[in-house]
Amino acid sequence: MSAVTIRDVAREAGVSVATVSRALNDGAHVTLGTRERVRATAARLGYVPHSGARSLITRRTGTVGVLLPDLYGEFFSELIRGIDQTAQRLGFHMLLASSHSDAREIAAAVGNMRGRVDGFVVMSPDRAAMPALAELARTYPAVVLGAGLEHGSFATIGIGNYEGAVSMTRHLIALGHRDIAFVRGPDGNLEAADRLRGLLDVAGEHRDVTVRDCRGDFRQESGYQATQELLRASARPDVIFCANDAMAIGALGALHEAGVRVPDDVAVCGFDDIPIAQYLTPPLTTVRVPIADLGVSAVEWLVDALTNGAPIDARRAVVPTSLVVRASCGASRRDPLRRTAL
Amino acid sequence: MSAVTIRDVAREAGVSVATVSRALNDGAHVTLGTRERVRATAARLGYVPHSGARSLITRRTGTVGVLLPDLYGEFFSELIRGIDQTAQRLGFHMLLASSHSDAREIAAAVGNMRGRVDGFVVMSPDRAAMPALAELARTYPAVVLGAGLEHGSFATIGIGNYEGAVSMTRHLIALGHRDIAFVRGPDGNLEAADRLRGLLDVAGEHRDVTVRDCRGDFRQESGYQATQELLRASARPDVIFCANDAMAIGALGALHEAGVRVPDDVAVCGFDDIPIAQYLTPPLTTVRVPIADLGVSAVEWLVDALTNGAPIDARRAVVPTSLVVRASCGASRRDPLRRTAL
DNA sequence: CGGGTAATTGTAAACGTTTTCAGGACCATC
DNA sequence: GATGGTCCTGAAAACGTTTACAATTACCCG
Repeated sequence: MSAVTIRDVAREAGVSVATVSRALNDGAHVTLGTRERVRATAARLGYVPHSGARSLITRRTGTVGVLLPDLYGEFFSELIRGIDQTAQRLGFHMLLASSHSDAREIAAAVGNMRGRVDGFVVMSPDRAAMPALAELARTYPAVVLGAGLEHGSFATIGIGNYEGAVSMTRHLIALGHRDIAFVRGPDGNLEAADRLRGLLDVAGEHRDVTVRDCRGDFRQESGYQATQELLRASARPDVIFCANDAMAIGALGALHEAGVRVPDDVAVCGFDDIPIAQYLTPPLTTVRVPIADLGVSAVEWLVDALTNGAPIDARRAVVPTSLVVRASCGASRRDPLRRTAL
Repeated sequence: MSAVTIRDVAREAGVSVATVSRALNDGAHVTLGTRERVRATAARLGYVPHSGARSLITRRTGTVGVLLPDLYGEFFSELIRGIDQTAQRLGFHMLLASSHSDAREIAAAVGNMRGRVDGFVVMSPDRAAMPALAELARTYPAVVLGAGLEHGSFATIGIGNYEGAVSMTRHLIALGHRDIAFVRGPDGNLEAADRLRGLLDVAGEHRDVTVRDCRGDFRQESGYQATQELLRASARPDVIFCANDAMAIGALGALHEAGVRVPDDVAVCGFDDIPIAQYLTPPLTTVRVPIADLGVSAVEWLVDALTNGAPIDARRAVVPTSLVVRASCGASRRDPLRRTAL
């Protein structure tokens, strides 16, 4: 492969390896002439430094490790897009691995990547993974995405799940919906738990509002099945509030299949505002989460800590969410602005 | 960080570094007793080999490089899922980078990854990138996904684009559609070109079938806009055939917004069969592409070449596509099976 | 009981960089 | 013209592994 080493360049350019290294890296303490000459020969020979050898001595890899729970759906492609884009912009590589839900898997993945990365971006919303994350953050700069903020000891960028669910619920109630079916996320998922909590808190303020709680796992299929079960029940809910958009898509599919009109017969809403949400039939009312931005900030923080030695442990942020009203809850028809709940 | 080196383990276990290395790697030429002792101390100290140092001498990195054109939508999350899963299963890491459309960017990305990966999986359906891919394959084991097969000199796994488009078109014509609007993919995209070719070849067999050609770039937004333009035209097409599902979603959105019924007024179909296609309203008739399998096979080939030295240059495969008939073209209503075209 | 063989272990070189340290050239200043 | 300083360059050590080779040990068989 890349058989051409720094030695070859040095010989060819008539200088020492030290000079080549300097000319190629910072360029300091090297005459402009020799620098150009070295760079020219390096380019001509197609020289590329061996990153292993370099990281051996510099103790840096120029790579960020990314650990994700799984890779289904548009949410994660958005997230990865933000991460990848920022990593490239800042001159870092991205080592990606997924399917790490529990603590054991996280630890194993971190072990595998040890020495190959300078730091980590981890999304692991499962409660059980928290100890492993704390352990990880003890030995590596790490940014954790979407973890409950209270589980401190590592840098986190959270999502305004609670607030988003609160405004969505207020919106639903203002529209006149009283019987709310909530399709949950996976057990132990902190994001989903916060969303449910927001819903319950607002619902609790209203005597006539009832909440049904349905199983779900964030995948389309589970939204589809939960909806089918709801349709088999004696009374139809007013609205099906899915803990994420993917399940809302499944719900819409099941309703369409059953000939139930949305939003006339049943309203549907989601959470995340993935890109396709606006193109659905009907366009999905949901809570906007700036997914790609999440990845962007995470990498920016990490690289900042890596290159400037900025302390990272205590950093904390919450990206705000916002209600996006489209047609799937009947909003356009009833004009919620005039009827805002107390 | 990982300050514990092989030397520490050696000292602690009372053996030489060579013995530690042997005990930890193959385990050959080491007494069972010492092997266990070494492994125990290594585990106790939390020793993890420095991958850079190792790859320096073994000339292997245990990592596959993945280059993708961009990361939008569900297609790529499916693809990455297949790649990631297989890489992990075979004990390889995955270095991912995207947004590499033209030849220059491909070359730059390959340069960046040089020395960090053992081989490449590349998806780069742009015609202009072919020379760069050929150059890449000269120096690295590489599997190219979805390239036109005729651009040989590297291993390729293609998609049965032409055949898929042919059966879709036959299906559409059998359903009675005559005025077909095709929403193209990006200029120079070989996949999209093959799909269009399949459509045109079949349409050419029928005197009364006309094809309109609309701009598109594989993104939802472009399907949405192309459809809006079509609706402004004097005559409505019978069917809007989108070169991928993402654009079909955009088309469905535009039609819903305009109050045009699908499939009653206009039929819509796509290509890829991304997971959400079946949940759309109406469920999307499309051509199934085993996206994740594509990634699985690519990594399997690559790792096979890497570990067994299996020659890879000439390997060639085409994953078959298949028509998936759902409701968006009115199939269920008119029963295509009775009216199959000549 | 001695010699040979096989198996286990240790020593040291090598991989390709970066970087410290020292040497040398050149210039300016006195 | 000597001296001091600055700037450029080179020699060599170091990073943490793997592995060829040498050395030691244990064992078996004659």
